[in-house]
Amino acid sequence: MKVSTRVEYGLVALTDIVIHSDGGRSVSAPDIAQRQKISHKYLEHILLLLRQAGFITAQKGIRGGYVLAVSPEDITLSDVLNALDNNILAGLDKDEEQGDGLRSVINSLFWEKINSDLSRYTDTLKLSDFAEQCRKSSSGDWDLYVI
Amino acid sequence: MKVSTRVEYGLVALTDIVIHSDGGRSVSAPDIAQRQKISHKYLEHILLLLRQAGFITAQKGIRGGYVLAVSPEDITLSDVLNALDNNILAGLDKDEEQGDGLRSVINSLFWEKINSDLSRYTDTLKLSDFAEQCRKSSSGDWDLYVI
DNA sequence: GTAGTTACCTACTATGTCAATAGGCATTTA
DNA sequence: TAAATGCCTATTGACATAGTAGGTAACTAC
Repeated sequence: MKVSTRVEYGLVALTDIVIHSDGGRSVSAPDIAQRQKISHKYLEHILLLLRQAGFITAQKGIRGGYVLAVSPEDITLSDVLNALDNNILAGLDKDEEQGDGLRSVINSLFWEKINSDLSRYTDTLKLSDFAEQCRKSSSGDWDLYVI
Repeated sequence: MKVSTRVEYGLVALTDIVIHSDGGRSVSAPDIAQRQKISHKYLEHILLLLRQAGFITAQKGIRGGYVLAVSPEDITLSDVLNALDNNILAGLDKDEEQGDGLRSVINSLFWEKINSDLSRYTDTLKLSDFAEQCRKSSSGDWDLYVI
């Protein structure tokens, strides 16, 4: 019941790419790592997963880096969680032969509302929301980077 | 982002105690373990935590077992989660010196609604709700045990 | 064409938690 | 007194997380 740094870093990396890829420029992993104070090598793993999930495309070479493959409005928090988190929403899987049924009843009641609430939230929140929020929170600071 | 069996078993055990302690009789760990198909030894650990949290009191000896220490209406799901889960609602702890602030902004946005929604739910749901739901779901079956 | 930069991939490790298992001690009651 | 039960500590295997390390492939500026 906690969010891994993998998810956090992935979200941060995607948002960083959105914010700093003005004009279609690709954003390099070293740059992201330095800006966000994330281990470069670890970040590479996460970017690999994000690329395999189809969120970003990569370009090798001296001016290479990452660019969004789809619009920020089309990437939901659910998408990112599914791509980076192994056991997200791991509700009850097999409710066969569980004593007198107490366990399955409790699991149902427990997950019933949490699942629907959480899903509605993560399905609604988009990468564009994160980017917008970040722009608002620190107005103008990123103009230094976006030349 | 999943619920451990510790929490699940703990919730099941508490509910089992509520349902089977009719007339103030104590419910033994072996009985719970057998009914709910939980490892007896593992269940002991969980019952220990529940006792230390003040939810139940124990009685040793040949007719010993566990009894609720407080009313089922006074034990919320949040209470149980806090007692049995190590990292429940492990939001952002230290947001000092996080690059250009992107991480803290994203963390805030991420947890903002999840925390409030989840807390409202887990604070509201009570042990009595679980017990009632279990009684409803299997009407009369437990009369076999509650003599 | 070459050098430097970057992404790509695989392997490895350290740490921590989970989910049990095991065994012995303490206590209470039939 | 014996059986049943709770109490407590230690140990273990499996697994995920959070990295670290090193080499290979591709691209581009010069």
